[in-house]
Amino acid sequence: MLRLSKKADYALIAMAHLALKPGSSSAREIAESYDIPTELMAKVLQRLTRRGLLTSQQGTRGGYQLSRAATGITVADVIQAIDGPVSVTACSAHADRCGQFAKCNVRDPLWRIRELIVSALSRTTVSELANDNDAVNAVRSAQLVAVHGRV
Amino acid sequence: MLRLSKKADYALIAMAHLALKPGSSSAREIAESYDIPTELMAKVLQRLTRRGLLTSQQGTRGGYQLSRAATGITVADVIQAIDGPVSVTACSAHADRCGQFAKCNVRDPLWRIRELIVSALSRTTVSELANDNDAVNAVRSAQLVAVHGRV
DNA sequence: TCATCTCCGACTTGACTGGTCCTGTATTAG
DNA sequence: CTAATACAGGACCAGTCAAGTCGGAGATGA
Ligand code: SF4
Ligand code: SF4
Repeated sequence: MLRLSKKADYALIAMAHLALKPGSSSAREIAESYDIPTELMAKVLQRLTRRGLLTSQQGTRGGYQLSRAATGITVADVIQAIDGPVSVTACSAHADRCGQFAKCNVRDPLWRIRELIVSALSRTTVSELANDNDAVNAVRSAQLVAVHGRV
Repeated sequence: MLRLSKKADYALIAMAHLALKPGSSSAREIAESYDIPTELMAKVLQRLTRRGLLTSQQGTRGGYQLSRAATGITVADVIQAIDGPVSVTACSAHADRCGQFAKCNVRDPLWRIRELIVSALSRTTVSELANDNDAVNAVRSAQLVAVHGRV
C-alpha cells in the first residue's frame, strides 16, 4: 500500500505548524491542537530534534522551533528523519534481506522507481506544505472539486 | 518507510517473467525460477488473474499468461491489483480512518504527493521492467559497480 | 527550593504480512 | 475411465513492526 507511518504523518503536521509560528511551541501545545497523543508527539519531536530539523529549549518556557528556514526543509527530510531511509523494496536498504536478490529480474528497475519517488518527495518543502494548506483553506470548496475531478 | 509488500514484489517479478515468455508458464515453474514459495506465488498469480491482468488455463498443460500486451500494463496496475489502492496516508482510502482529518493541516498537500507517486508508478510499464532488466543483465558487471558506487 | 516542563529509553499491545495447509475443480495424457 | 497435473480459494499460524504508554532524569525559571 506504500503507506507512510503515522509518526511521519504527525511529524509533517508539526513541521507545518511550526513553519507558521516563528515562536517556539511546546509538544503539548501542538499535540492538543491536532488531537495527537501527547507522549507520542513528544517522541516524534524529539527524533526530529536529534536529526537536526528542530531545536529544542528545555525548562518551563521551553519548546521547539525550526532549525532552518521552512523553505530549506523538504518532505523527504522529515520522512527520512522519522522512518529512516525510503526503501521501496527489501533490498534497497540491506541487500541480504531478500532471498531473491541473486535471481531477481526487477531489482534495478525498481531501484530506479525508488529514485523517482524520493525526488518527488524532495521537491516539496515544508514551507510549501504550510502555504499550500493556507491556499487550500482559502478556496477550499473550489479546490476540492478540482482535485476530486482529477480522479 | 514507504515499502511495498513482498507479494507485490513477487507479482512484478512474475509479470516481468511472463512478459519475456509468450507461452504460458505454470505457477510452480515461475516460483522455482526465483526461489519464491510456490503456494504464495500461486496465490499472487490468482489475484492477478482475478483483477484481469492475467489469464489462466487449468489442467495438466495449464498456466498463466498476460491478458494484454506488456506495454499496456503499468507497475501501478500490478501493485494496486495486489495491495489495493495506493494510499500514502490513512485518510487517502477511507476518510474516517484518521482522527485528525478535521484539524489536519497537511491533508491536501499530502494528497497531491500521493498523486505524484502514483503517476511515477504509472509511467513505467511491465515491458519496460523486462527490457530494463535485459539491458542490465547484458552489462551486469559494469552496472553493478555503478549502482553500488552510487550508494 | 520547588513546580513545571522537556527529554529519552524501555515496555506493552494490537494489527498486519509473509507464509502454510487443505479442500475442491477443471483439464488432459495415457 | 483414471490418474496426474494445475488452478481456485478459504482458513489458519507465527513473526514482525508500528502505535501508543509509562516512568524517571535533567533543565529552567520563579
Ligand atoms: S532483490 Fe528483487 S525480490 Fe528482492 S527485494 Fe529487491 S526487488 Fe524485491
Ligand atoms: S487527515 Fe491528516 S493526519 Fe489524518 S491521515 Fe490524512 S494527512 Fe494524515
